[in-house]
Amino acid sequence: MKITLKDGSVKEYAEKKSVYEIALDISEGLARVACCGSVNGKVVDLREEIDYDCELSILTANDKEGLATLRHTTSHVMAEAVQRLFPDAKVTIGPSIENGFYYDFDHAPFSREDLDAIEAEMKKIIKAGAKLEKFTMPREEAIKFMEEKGEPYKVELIRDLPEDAVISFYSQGDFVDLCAGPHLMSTKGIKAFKLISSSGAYWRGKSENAMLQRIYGTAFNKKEELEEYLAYLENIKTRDHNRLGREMELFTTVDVIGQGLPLLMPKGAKMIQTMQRWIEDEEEKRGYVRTKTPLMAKSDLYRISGHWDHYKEGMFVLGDEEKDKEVFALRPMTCPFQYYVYKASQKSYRDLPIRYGETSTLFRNEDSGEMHGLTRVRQFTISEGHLVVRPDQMVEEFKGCLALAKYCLDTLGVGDDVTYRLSKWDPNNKEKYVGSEEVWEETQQNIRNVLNELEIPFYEGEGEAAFYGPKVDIQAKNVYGKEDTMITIQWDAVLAEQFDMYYIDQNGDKVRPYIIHRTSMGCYERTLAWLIEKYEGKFPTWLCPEQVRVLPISEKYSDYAKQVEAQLKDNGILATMDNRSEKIGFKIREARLHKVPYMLVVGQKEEEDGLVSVRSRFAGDEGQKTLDEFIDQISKEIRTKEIRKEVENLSEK
RNA sequence: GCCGAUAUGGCUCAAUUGGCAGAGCAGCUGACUUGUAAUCAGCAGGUUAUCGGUUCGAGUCCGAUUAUCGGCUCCA
Repeated sequence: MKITLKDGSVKEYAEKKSVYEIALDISEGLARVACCGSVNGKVVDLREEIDYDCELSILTANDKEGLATLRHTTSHVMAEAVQRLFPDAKVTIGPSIENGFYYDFDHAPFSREDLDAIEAEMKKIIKAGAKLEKFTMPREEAIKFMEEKGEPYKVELIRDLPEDAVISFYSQGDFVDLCAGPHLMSTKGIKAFKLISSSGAYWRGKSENAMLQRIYGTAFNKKEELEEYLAYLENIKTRDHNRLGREMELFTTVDVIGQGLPLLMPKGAKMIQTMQRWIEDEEEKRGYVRTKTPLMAKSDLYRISGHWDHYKEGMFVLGDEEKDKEVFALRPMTCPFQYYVYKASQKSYRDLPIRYGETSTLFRNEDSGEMHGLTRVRQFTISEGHLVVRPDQMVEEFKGCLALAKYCLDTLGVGDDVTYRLSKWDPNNKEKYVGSEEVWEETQQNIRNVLNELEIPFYEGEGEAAFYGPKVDIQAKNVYGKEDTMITIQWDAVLAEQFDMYYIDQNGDKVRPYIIHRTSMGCYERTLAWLIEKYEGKFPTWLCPEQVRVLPISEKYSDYAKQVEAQLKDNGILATMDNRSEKIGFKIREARLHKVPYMLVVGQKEEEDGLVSVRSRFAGDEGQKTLDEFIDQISKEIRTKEIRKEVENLSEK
């Protein structure tokens, strides 16, 4: 057989060989660092035997798949260490994940001290360097084997495999684990690892199942890479919006107010106002009309929309259904309110499309453990909108919504940081959704076509749809790699029917319109959180709650400084003045720590000549200018929402 | 909702075994009148998250509640 290697060279063998043997044959050094192989593009275990012509790559920890293998083996070593130290711990599953691996155990919670002890035990196992060996047995035998070992979770996993499956195991010394592989040849291959944390996790991810204990860890090819990653984990904490946003006095929380109810402080509120004014104006330019509808409604409304049946748990219900004649609920969305604005008068086909926009405050009764900073809250405000359109306008309008979303993201400077998801229904879970299979499949295909036509790369997420229709969700990751929806554009083919909405066509017939639910920039609180992390608090000037700080050299010049401040404010620039009797160096330091983009130092020279001395975070701004020159420059920057490149490191010297 | 950790002045953190609640920064007052990252002095600030218990005595031990954090689940 002929084995074609990555570099194009060909090796011929008379009898079958394992991937590892071939690696040895090519180079002993390569075999030492091999983690797994890739045969005709498919990842295989090193022990896999090859007896046919194929293309082969030997993968090391420098390859994505090789690193995953290394981490998976590390998770096995961890499982062995845990069972050595805690013999009553039951093993379950332990895969590699994006930045490491985890393993779930049925055991009492582990403390940090436990993790340290487990780490020490793992080092012993790695030092002993047991070989990992693979063996297989038929399903029934495997079940008996795991029953005898007292591992009920493994038995359950095997029972889920087909009757005729051959079950594979890996052993390292005395430790045996059910596993499909691949794995390293020896535990000695693990050079650098660290256990990160432990927490609870449900068996098989279902909240009705038992709570297991998950230990997260990570492993790298080299010690330096591990240290770099651990340093990175420390570093990103400093841009975590939940910490930085509080430190910068953008928001705070108060225990007697309640979970998921952050208070936006003056600076945070100013930033949100800036975004809101911008979005509202932009939407009007794009043909939106504004509504302002109630924050609550009788349950009758939600019965029609379907929320009472599909989303009642998520709403704040005011009143007692048993006792009260009428029960109200705070709105979790604005859709039906705007539908009644539409229905208030009869519409012609000529009136469509109608684009309604509302800056709407919504209330969602999230479970108590879900709240997080500004990204997951119980009350929030979104740039919500609903488009009522004729079927023939649907594709164009959907594209318009995508264009608006893209404009918003690009203006905020985050257009390259998002991924697009086509959120589909789950055909195996039909009771969660309204509407027929045909309608779902058709609308999903329509959205797919639009995305393809616009050449927007996207992935598909099953079971991520709204109960009334599929959608495009624009996703962003926070500093910890957790994903959130920033913008959503939904294709609703159901609710027009529920609310009996129609327009009159050319022939005088009543026709159902289509509806698009969409956000343009999304949720203001969540977007603010995202911007804090993206810019590490050093926002583009147009978004800054304080754009210019005037710094008089001494109180002698405070009159002139006041004039400068007043003139800036007259021109719509967010300016303040630091009139304390401190040295200029001290004032500059404070302004820098507050991440103010521009500082205007004024003293005798400036007052005599009517100038300001500019200092900023950006390049090429230093030096004296007339105040008018400075106002022109910053006004332009704010008007065009320019994102200037930072030049100075703001971290404390 | 579930598992775990945490809660001391506005912020960051001390307080030995259960034995007088303390520091730095921020704030305020005064002096200094300053030229590009920290002037000096003084003052004030606390029912140790809340409620209850054990004890001669609780920031410290126990219980409940609330909030925050790390996960799980959920997320129209």
